[in-house]
Amino acid sequence: MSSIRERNKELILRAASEEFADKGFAATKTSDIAAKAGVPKPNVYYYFKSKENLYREVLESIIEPILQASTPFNRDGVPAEVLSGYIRSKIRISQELPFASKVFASEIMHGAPHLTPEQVEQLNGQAKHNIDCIQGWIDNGLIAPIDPHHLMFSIWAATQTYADFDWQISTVTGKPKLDDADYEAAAQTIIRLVLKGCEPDR
Amino acid sequence: MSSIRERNKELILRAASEEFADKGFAATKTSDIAAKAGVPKPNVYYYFKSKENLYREVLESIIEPILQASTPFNRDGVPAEVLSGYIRSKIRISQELPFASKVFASEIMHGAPHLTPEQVEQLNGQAKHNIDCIQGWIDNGLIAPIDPHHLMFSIWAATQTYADFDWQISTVTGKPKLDDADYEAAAQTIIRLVLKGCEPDR
DNA sequence: GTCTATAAGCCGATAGAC
DNA sequence: GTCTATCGGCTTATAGAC
Repeated sequence: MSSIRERNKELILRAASEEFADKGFAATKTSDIAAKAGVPKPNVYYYFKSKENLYREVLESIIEPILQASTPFNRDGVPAEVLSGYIRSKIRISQELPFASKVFASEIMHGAPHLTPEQVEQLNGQAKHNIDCIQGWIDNGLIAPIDPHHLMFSIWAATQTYADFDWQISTVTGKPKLDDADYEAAAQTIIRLVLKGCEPDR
Repeated sequence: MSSIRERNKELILRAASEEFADKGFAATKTSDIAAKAGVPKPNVYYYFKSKENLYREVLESIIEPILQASTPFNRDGVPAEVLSGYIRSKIRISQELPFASKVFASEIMHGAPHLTPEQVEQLNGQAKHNIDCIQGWIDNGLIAPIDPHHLMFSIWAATQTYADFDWQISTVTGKPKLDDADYEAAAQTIIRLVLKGCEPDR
């Protein structure tokens, strides 16, 4: 019944994520969000109360997928499979949720001023779990004694860069937009670097 | 003689790079820059004419070091040495120029709206040169046939992440600030991933 | 060259008619 | 629930005294 409400909220959220991704929180005007969503500006406030609130909802929409991507991580998994699966999930997020990914990156870059302590704790806990898992593999001699923190940082950076720095990637490759094959090549390259780097030395 | 002028410009520039890195262009107030630099706000305008101008000068200060980092790249170099040297240079930039690095990253993330076409051309030309160089190594069988574009993107992302996402790195490692040994470990981890990844398959 | 005091304009937010 | 019309605050930028 309230399909108009749901539809309008959805339109505004989508427009907001694009605008926030494109310009950043401070530089984004609610009037532009309203224009892009095709609704009058006061409706944005009617549905979301404030610009900051709307921003937080965009942020929230990306946290669940990010946490979800870590599910393959557990000590009993096969390292090569866990790492490959994780890298593919992260690349998929960059491909399928490019705007929210960028908003999240920008938020992190500026010290996460809008994340709740609970969200920070959740993300941080997840990261620590993944790193512990990698350390476990090292202790069991399943992979080379590579620094697990720096390995995680490299994986995050290499996968997120396809959303965060899409302008640079378009400029260098000459392609306005990457296609499925490009994302597949990206995933394979990162997987190769990580798996070869984790192979125990002979 | 004009040492006061030079000194004030330097103080303002340093304060500006920290503020812009911390908050982004739009969210940064010139009054905060002035306060951090210890000068009255009109002096900021006296020396730099406008907020945007000041921002552009911060941006400009990082472009030279970034271009400089690519000098090791040439077809006749030994791949392992060129790549190691490049990764170390990029990590050093993140360590020594963290604020300007972050400002640059933010600028790229939002589509480089403040870079001049000449700057874009310079950076892009440099990138293409590096990628051609890697392709040459592949053609000569010196390294494995890894996708050179994606390899560059991974190297950029993995090295820049130490400046761009320092908050995340501090949060996960539990260290407010990384020390020399941490940056060394980061460089070694990335070098290992890249060199092992580039080794021809047996 | 330096700084106080102020102008000018933009944007988030809302009152109130429909 | 929707939208027009407007307010109020905040920030860039400068006029003008020193």
